[in-house]
Amino acid sequence: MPHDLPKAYEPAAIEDHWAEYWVREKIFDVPTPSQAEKDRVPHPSGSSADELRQAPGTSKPQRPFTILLPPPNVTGQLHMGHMFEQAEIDILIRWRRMCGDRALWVPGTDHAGIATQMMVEKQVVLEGATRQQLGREAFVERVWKWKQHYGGAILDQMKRLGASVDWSREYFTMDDHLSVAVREAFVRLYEQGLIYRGAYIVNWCPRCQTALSDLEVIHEEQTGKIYEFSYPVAGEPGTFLNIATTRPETMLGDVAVAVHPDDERYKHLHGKFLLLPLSGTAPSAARSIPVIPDPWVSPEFGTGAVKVTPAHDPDDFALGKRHDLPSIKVLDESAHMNANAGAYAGLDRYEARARIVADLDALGLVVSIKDHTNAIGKCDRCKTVVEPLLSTQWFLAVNKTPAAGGQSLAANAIAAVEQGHIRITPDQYRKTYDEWMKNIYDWCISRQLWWGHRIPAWHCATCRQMTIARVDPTACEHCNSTALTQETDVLDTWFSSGLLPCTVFGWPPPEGESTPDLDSFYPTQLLITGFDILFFWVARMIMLGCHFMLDVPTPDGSPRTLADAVPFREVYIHALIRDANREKMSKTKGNVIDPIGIVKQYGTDAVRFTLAAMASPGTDIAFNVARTEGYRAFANKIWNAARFIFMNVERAKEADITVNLLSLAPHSSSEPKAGAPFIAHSAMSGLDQPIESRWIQSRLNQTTGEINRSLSEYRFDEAANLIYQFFWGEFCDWYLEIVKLRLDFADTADKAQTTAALTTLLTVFEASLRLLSPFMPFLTEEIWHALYDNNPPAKSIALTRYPLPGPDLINPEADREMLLLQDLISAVRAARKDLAVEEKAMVPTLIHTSASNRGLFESNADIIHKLARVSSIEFPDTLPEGSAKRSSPGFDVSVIYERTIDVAAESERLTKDLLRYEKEQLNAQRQLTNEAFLAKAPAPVVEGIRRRASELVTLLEKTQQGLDRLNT
RNA sequence: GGGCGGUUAGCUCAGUUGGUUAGAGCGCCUGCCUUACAAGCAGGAUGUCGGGGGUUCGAGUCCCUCACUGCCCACCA
Repeated sequence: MPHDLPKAYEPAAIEDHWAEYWVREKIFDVPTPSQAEKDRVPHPSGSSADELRQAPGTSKPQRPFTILLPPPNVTGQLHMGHMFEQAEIDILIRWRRMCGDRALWVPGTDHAGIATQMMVEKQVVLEGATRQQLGREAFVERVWKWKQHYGGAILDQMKRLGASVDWSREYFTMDDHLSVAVREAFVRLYEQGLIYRGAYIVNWCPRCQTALSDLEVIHEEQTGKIYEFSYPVAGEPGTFLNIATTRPETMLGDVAVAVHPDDERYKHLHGKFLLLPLSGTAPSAARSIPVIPDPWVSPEFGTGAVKVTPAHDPDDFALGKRHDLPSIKVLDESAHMNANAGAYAGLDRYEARARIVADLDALGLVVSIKDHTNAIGKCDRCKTVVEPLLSTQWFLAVNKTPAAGGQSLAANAIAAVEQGHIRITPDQYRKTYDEWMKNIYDWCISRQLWWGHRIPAWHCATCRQMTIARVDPTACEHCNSTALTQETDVLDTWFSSGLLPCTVFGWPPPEGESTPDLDSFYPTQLLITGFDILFFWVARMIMLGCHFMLDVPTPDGSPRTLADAVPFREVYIHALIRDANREKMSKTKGNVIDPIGIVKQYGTDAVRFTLAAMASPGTDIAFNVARTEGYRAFANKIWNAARFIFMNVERAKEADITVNLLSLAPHSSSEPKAGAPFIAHSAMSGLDQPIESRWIQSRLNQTTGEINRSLSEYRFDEAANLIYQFFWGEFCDWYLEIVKLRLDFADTADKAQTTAALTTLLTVFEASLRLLSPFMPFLTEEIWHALYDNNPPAKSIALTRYPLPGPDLINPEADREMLLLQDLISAVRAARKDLAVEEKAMVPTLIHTSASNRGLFESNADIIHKLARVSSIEFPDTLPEGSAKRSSPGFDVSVIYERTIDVAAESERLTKDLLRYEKEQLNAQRQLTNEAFLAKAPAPVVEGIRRRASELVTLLEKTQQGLDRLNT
C-alpha cells in the first residue's frame, strides 16, 4: 500500500488520470443487451415511476435506469448550470449503477439552429464577407467545419469532470440517422394532417430574419405611448371616429375599424366608411375603410374603436378572416416600411412611427398621446423587438386529431401527466405544465435559416403543388413535372430534440416492429433538467414521444399504451444557479462563474459536493465559493484519514499483522459488478468488540440507510450532509481518535485486539468510500485503488456495490453508551476551559454518577484519559467545592487544577443555564398539568416531556447548587 | 391581468405527517503547530422563525391577512 501520499490533497494530480481512465476503459458503457440478457432483465415498459423510485434493496435487481443528458448547444461553453445539472445526474447514475441497476446515461449535443448560425455568421462578417455572399451550401459547409472544430467543447469538459456517460452512444442532432428520423417524423405528421403550411401572423425577428415560435419570444414590460387618432367619416365632413393604437406605423395597413356591436356610441356608424388618413397623396385620395361591428372589441378599452390591421396583428388577422377583409402588408421582413406605405416606404418602423404621428398632428388628427405600459415581445436570441407579421410558415397542429384517429398531441401529453404515467417533481410544476399544455397554440416549426434540418417539401413550378417525401423526389407527385425546388426553410431546433428519447434508441423501426435499444431502454426513467426548458423541450418530447411510440410494440409484442409510450417516467426539475448575490449569471453582467476555473482551484469533487449540498429543491441556488472551500477541506480530511490508515497498515505489516480486505468484502471475479452491498461484519463478534467499534458500525449502518433514502427522493443536499456529518463528525472526530488506542503494534501488545481494530477501521473506511463515491468520484477512486494496493477487486469503485444497511449492525445500546461518553468528554473539556488549563496538561477528574454509568466510564477509562486529557478518574460521593464543575442529567464532573475558576464568568454561565431550564420547566409543567394535552397528545410525546421534566428537576437543582456555592 | 415561490443566526441555507431544548456550513471570539489533517483540533457567543390575526392541548410547520421580494405565463388595440 502506498503511503507516500502528499500531506495535503492535490486534486489536480489525480483527476486527469482517472477521467481518462474511465473513458479509455469504457467503464460506463452499456451495450445493447443480447436476447438472453433481455430475457433476464426487466424491460422498462411496464414499470411504474413508483417502482423505479424505490430505494435499493427493496426491489428486484438490475432494474433499468436510463437518463438522457439534456443536450447542450454545440456553441455552448460549460457553465455552472450545466455542471450542476450534470452533477445531479451523475450522482444518481453512479448511485443506481452501484445499486446494481443497468444504469445508462446518453450524451449528445444539439445543433442549436439560430445560435450556431449567428455565431458562424459573425465570424464570416469579421472576415469581411456575408452569409449571402457565401451562399447557402458554402455557409452550411462552413458551419459543419466550425462544429467539427469547436462543437465538442462541452462534452470534452464533461469528460474532464468525470461524467459517467456511455460515450459510445454520443450523438449529434444532425447525425445522419437522426436526420432520417426527423424526416420520417415530419412526413408522418404531414400524412396524418398534423403538419400544415399557410399564411398566418407569426412572431418575426427583423434582425434574425426568421419566424419564431411563441416560446422564443420573451415579453418585457415597457413604458411606451398609446395614441388616439381621429379617422374622418367618409361623406360626413367634420365627423370623426377616434381610435387608439400603440403602433401608429401599422395604420397604413388598416382595412377596417371595429367596434362592439352593442356599443351605443358607435351604432350609427355601422356600415359606414372612414377615410384612412395619410393613405393617399391627398386627403381626398385616401383609402376608405369600413366600420365593422365585432363582439371581440372591448368597449371599455381605449376609445372602444380599434383599427384593424390583419397583416400585422394576430387578433386583427382573425378579425379580418371573420369579416373577409383583405390584408395589406406595410412592413417588410427587416421591419422597414414597404411600397404599400407610400411616402413612408423605406423608413424603419420607429422612424415611420414618428413621421406618421407628426404628419397626423399637422392634420390635427391627433387626439392624445399618453404613457402606456405593456409587455413588448422580444427575440429570445437577440432581444430585437419582434414584429407580428403575415408570413407563410409550417405549423404543427397540436390540438387536432390525427387523420387516422387517436388523440391530439396535446391531449396525449395532458393525459400522460394527469394519469400519472409521467411524474413531475417538484409537484408544483405539474400544474404549470398542465396549464401550458391546455392553452397551447399550434407550433410554428419552420425557420428561415440555413443551419438545421431542411423541410422535406418540394415545390413544383408547373402545378404549384407540393411533394412531401421521405427520399428526395425527382418528379412532382401531382403532375410529374421535374421542375422541383426544395423548400428553403429548416425546422425549429426543438423539433429534432423533441424526438431524442426515440431517436437515440434507433427510432424509427421497421413498420410494426421495435428496435433492440427501444426494447431495452424506452421509456427512460428520469429526466433531470431546468425549468427554463420545460416547455421548449420537455413538453415537446412528451407530445412527440407519446405520439410516435404508441405505434411501436412493446418488447413482448403487445400494443403499447400511453403508459409505456411516454419518453420518461419522471421529470425532476432542478433549481437555478445564481451568483453569490442571488443574481442571475449572465455574460453581460460579467458575473458568470466558470466552473472549470473553480474546479482547477478546488478540485472537481469539492465543486460537485458543493452543488450537491446546496441542491435543495424548489429554490434557486446562490453559488458561493466559500462553501466550496469548506468542501475542499472535507476532501482534504478524507485524504488525511486515508494517510492515517495507510500509515497504520504499514505499521501493521512491520508487526506481521495483515488484514485482507478482499476476504472481508468479497467481490467475486466472475461478476465484475458484484460487491459487498451489505456492510461487512468485523472479525470479532459483537459483544467482544470495544465500544467505538460497535458504535461506528451502528452509525455507518444508520447513515447508509438514510443516504439511500435521501437519494431515492433526489435529496442530494440531505445525502451530502449525512455523509459529511458521518465522516467528519463521527468517523474522524471520535472513532479515529479512539481507535488510536487500539492500534498498538508493540511486541507486548494484544495482537488480536490490534487486528480486530484494524479490521473494523478498514471495513468502515472502505464502506465510507463507496458511500462517498457518487459525490466525490475522483478522490474515492484514487484512495480505493490504493487501499487495495492497486490490485482492486473491480476496475473502478464505480463498479462495486453501494452500501446497504445491515439491520443487525444498528446498535442502540452502543449509540446510547457512546453518547454518554461523548457528553462526559465534552464536559471535561469545557471544564478545563473554565480553568484555562493548558492544552497539554493532564488533570485529575472526579465524577459523581450512577452505578451503571460508573461502570461504563470505568471500563472506558482509557478513552476518557486520551480524549479529555485526564490523569486520573475518581468517583467520590460528593464533589469538592471550588472546582470547575459541569453537570448533565447523567453525571457531574469536576476537574481539579491549581488555578481557580473565573467566578464572574462561571456565575454568568450558570445563571443563563438556570434561566433556560426554568423557562423550559415552566413549559413542561404547563403541558403536563394540562388535561387536554395529556388526553390528546400521543403517548411517546407525553412520555418524552415527562422524562425531560424529571431531568430538568435534577439540572435545576445542580445549577442552583453551583450558583449558591459560587456566591458563598 | 392570471399563476407560482421565497422571507429562519452576521452570510448561505436545512427544518419530514403540527410534538420534547429550532439546526448545519461559513464567518466571529478564546486557547492549541496534541506526529492523519493549521485546508486542522478543542471550547464558546449568536435567533421576538417578515408583521398581524386565527385554528389547536401544542404552530417555524396549518388557515386568513398585510408587507417586502423573486420567477413564470398572457393576443387587449
